[in-house]
Amino acid sequence: MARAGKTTKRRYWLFKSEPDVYGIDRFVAEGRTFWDGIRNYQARNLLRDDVQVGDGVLFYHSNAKPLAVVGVAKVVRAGYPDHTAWESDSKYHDPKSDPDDPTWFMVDIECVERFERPVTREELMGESDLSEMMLLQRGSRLSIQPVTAKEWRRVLKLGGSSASW
DNA sequence: GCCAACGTTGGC
DNA sequence: GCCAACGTTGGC
Repeated sequence: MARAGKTTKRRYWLFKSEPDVYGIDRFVAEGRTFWDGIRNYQARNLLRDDVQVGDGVLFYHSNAKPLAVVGVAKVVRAGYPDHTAWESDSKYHDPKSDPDDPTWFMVDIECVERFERPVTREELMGESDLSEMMLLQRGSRLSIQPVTAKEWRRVLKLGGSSASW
């Protein structure tokens, strides 16, 4: 169907979170959250420019036992300024971020499901189909990562996902 | 707790 | 603009 404006294909992402800071339990309980505290320019660029409403998100526990993708979320609000940069009591406080030209951005995501069974990093590494996955590359530290459609489907399948996408 | 791999900062 | 020092991330 022809429409004014561009239609963007849905993309997929992986967001890392340390469960001690913000884990899947809290996400499930709250249902929705804003993804604040990203203080890396590469990740910022993705949040500001590329992550769109309707995109799918793999929720990954980093610095955890076990390391695993633990659930699925969807983006419900695209990039907007991360206001925690201007909160002096926030651990993400960054007074250098100019309110008229914000340095840091965040998005809102909504919980879709927690996997029946976490898909562990070990399990991911055993999947030859996923050997190219950014998460599994040596030295990969980016906390907001693109995921291909093929990787997305594979991980959801491993997690026993019932989500319809 | 270790340390590899980055990213940032700041002197020059 | 270079680069050494330092800080952080995050798997192991």
